[in-house]
Amino acid sequence: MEYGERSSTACLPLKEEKLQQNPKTTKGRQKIEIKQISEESKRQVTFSKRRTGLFKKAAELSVLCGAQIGIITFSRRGRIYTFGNADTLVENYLRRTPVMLRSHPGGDMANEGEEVDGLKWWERTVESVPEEEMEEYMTALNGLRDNLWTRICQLGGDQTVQMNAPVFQNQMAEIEWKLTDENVTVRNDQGQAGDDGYLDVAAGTFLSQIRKR
Amino acid sequence: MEYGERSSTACLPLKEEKLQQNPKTTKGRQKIEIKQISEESKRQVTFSKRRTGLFKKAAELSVLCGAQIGIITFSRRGRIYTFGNADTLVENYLRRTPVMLRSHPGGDMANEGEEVDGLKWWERTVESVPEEEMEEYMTALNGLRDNLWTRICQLGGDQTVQMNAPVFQNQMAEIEWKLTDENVTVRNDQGQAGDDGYLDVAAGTFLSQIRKR
DNA sequence: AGCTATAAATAAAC
DNA sequence: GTTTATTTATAGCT
Repeated sequence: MEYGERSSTACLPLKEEKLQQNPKTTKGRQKIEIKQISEESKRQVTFSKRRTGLFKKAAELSVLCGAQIGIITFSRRGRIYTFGNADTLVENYLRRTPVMLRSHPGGDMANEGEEVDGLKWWERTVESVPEEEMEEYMTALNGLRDNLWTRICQLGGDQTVQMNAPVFQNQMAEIEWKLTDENVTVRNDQGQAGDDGYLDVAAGTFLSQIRKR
Repeated sequence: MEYGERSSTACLPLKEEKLQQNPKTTKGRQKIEIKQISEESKRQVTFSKRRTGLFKKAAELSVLCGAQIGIITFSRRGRIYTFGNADTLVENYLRRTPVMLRSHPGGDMANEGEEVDGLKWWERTVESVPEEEMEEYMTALNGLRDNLWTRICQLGGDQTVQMNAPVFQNQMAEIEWKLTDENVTVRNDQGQAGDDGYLDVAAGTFLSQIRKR
């Protein structure tokens, strides 16, 4: 407990009437069942508190064990809070997420892509890519995604707000934590449809949402 | 405390000699400073325990607040443990990670890419891509990354091992948790170089590691 | 991988 | 946002 060390109140009988009236001012932490909190305001409070706690635990784990950690949370409102090193997320994304957006139906493609062997470049199977060219292929992917990112920002006017710095910022820097000032971020997503369907924010549909703005 | 409700030991004088000999069998949880744990074995134990705790907290937060959460941890050994919904990671990756691998130096490119206006396709600025073509562009990115993923698996023989199921698997499913059986995974990375430089596993170099195998 | 005593997180109330 | 009482996480041992 870094802040406000539990002060001994034994010798400070201030607010005596309160203590007399109600010896226990609160019932203290109550045990709760782990199931969806139905009440909106209560749920928001819990989300805020526990997200803070989760990020703090992550920061501690990172510092204690020299591990890189990335966390993303989507609130039901579609707001995104992230913690940690983007590289971690990227690495995992590339290695562990084979399908990102839904595959194109195959029909209504525009006439953009130049074709090689009757296939557009993105349709070429990896077997056709020699191992020696993989790194270039990666670079290409990077460049394309980079351009996309810039374009997305242009179209969507992405609003990113820095949250309070991570709890152990100094120590995290010591273990070569990257993006120090961006370790904890929140993005306000105002393009949300009327319903609270946070699932619509998932990868498959975010582009169309941006384009609606 | 789900397991082993703190049993009242007052009326069960078993192990009496132990209690007489040492009323307190352990010193209980000790306060530790949040800094890198130098001792290897101790650090591993802490990583395991706290990672478990972190994932449990994440599962609780997810269930309580209906939030989607993704966590990735890289141990110093380069082992990756993930928790949660891959979509969450992907979405964030696309929106919030402008630079993935380092930009190519611009010199030693192979003669692969077809050029348009003197630029290879991945060098074209997004301004040249009409908004109407963005979705196709996205599809292209997807296809390329998908091919890369397949190729990476071919080259690296990716070994993925399921860890124990998430703590609140049932409830998480109720809030449309995806990839139910993959919510918690660990990937063994055996291609690690001699030193314990976990940072080498970061995005910028993972491809070369794979190619070494 | 278990156990215990203590530190830390947090549900309610303010 | 703060405080309090209680639950929960976990450091040190085995």
